[in-house]
Amino acid sequence: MSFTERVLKVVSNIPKGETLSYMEVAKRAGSPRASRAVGSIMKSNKNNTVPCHRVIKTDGTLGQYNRGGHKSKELLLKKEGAI
DNA sequence: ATGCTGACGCTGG
DNA sequence: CCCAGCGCCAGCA
Repeated sequence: MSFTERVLKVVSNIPKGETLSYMEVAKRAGSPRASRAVGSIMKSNKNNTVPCHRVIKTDGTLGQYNRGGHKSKELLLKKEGAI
């Protein structure tokens, strides 16, 4: 099980309406300092089964998304009640 | 193996 | 409020 796989699992385990920061995800994946790596994995995000929009920054801001469009992310989180 | 890049995190100007 | 610098980790050429 690679770090990437663990991260994917963790993100998939995020309940609807909840959000985890990149740092938290990295922590759960086993590398509390790998927040950047987590972001890289998200951008890769080959699996559409991973709700990467539930992963936000530690300060509560949404952070980035695909093509810099954090708009969809915000909308999704709003609908789910995370905002 | 080496170097660069990036959906991050924190501090400082 | 915005930008820059440093640290940190994984992926890719």
